[in-house]
Amino acid sequence: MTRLDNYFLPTLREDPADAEWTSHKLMVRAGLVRQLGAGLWTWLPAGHRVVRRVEGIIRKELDSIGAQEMLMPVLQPAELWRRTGRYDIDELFKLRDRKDTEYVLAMTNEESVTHHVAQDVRSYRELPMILYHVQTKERDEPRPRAGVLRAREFTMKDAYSFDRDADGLDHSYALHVEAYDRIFDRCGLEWYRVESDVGMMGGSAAHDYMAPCEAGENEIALAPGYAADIEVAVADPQPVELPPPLDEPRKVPTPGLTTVEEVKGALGVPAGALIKAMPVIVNERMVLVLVRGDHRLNELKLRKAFSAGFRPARPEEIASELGPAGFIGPVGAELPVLKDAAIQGEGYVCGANEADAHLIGVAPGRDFSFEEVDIRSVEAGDLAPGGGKIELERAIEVAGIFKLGTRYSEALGATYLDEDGKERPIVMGCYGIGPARVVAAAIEQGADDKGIVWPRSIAPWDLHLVGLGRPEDETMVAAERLYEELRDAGVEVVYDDRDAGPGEKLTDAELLGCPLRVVVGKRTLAEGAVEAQARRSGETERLPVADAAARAVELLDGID
RNA sequence: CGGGGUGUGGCGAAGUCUGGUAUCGCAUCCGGUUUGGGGCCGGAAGAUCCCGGGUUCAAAUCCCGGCACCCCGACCA
Repeated sequence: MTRLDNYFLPTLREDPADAEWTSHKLMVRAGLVRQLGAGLWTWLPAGHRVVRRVEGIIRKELDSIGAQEMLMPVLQPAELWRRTGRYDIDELFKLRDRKDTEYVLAMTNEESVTHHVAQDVRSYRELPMILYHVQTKERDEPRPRAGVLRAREFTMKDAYSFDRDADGLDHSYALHVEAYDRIFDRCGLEWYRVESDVGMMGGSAAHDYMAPCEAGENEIALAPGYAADIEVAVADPQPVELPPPLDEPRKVPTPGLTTVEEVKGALGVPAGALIKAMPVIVNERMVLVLVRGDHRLNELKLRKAFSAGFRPARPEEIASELGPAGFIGPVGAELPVLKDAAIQGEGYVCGANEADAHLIGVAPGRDFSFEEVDIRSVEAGDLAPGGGKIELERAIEVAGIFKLGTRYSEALGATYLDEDGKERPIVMGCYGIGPARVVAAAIEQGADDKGIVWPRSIAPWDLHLVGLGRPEDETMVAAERLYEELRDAGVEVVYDDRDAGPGEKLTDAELLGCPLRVVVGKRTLAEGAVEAQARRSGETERLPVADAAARAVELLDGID
């Protein structure tokens, strides 16, 4: 229950100068957050209410699958992280105490939770178990961005499952899928559960929950019955009309034409008839990587194909091994060649490994040998597994779930004794949600030109009561009475009792975005009514003063 | 880490190129007026012009060094 007269809700008339994205601008303007430093954000009272509501939904759903809430420290002994091999991660904050003992600030909590389980869980009788906490995370991000979307300090709900075997893990994982589906439905988000990279977690499966919106950092590939992060998405490429094949490659002059666009225009062929050849350095050796001219190299897939990191070759390295950059091709190259699987058939155009020339009529296999792998990113219009057409969308990653396996339990000695008295490693899963990202995503997805439009489930208040007039006016007296009645009816209400003009109060109510606004003004009060307006639909209705509270409750029941 | 940009009362900006009294709008405080869309009149307070050094009679402005923040990329458990 809140009166705005003395509430710390500093709203701004103008966008902050350093904000680019809707959610960032609106969260600052509506007085939900303030910045303390790069990637460091303070939640002001109204914003904190929203976060707590999101966390409340998360807690309820996790508790319903039998997860147990606990709380682990942010400050942790470095030793624990050395044992799992994660001490050297760049994003990990490292520090020392006055006795010069090394510590880290937790970026997640696999180490600490597994340590406790290793200490205190002995028997198969104690499994399975799901533990979680809602705790601050610290990450030395190279580039925080977009308000709270990528911060260096943020709150995360992280859960960990402990099972006897892979089947048990599958079950725990499925429980989390169900709980997460419900959580994001209840939070009012548009969302997708997509296949994602298992990453350095080294597990066997992973999904991300993605909330589509322009501000998102991820790209997802969607088709009927298919959803995947573009980093791991697979699809059949769109066919390309290749020029007629030749008996052998023929050299053609292409003076100064180094890009796909330029070459395709000069030769009158589709971009897909070109072969892009990218020399990269893997384990000190140069490898020539080929993708179709209309495709993009997928760096994650390539890294997996190599089972190693790689870097683009420098122009001087390319020149000494092959020829001038911009005219590189696989024909005659004495290098290992890795060809993307989308390059099929013959009649391709590629660089001739000499300045100002390309080859036409190139046939892979006949003109060069290669190894074939899927190393491209899918494109809009490709055919997904199942036959649907791929669409690409940007999205905010609001949550991720991973099957971890035994990596952490083995490193930290988390084992149990089975029925036969045999010691086995506990099989783990981990499950994270970023409540701040849920808040930002809800704003990105719901906002209009007047401000925030909250899903009812996470709005800071259900109802924004505005009293128009001077403190002693009859409108304010009536508003005050209605405020009491609404409180008695159990409505979460914020009451604007400030001595301010009508424009300011009404605009602030729209900016803050509570589901229902009720205005008590002279105009309608003269007719014994107050005005209720739904924030999202804009629908307005006059409610008789006598039972305005009850009617407002009914209206709220009709709003998601 | 590479590239680009910005630092001037609480917020948003002008002034910087071409050195010469710190400027505007909003917000704040006081008095009055006004109350269904950030209204009006009068008065007031509030600035080490990001920091340090240099040039100069004189620096927000020019030079050198640093820091912070934003954006793009790299990176991202």
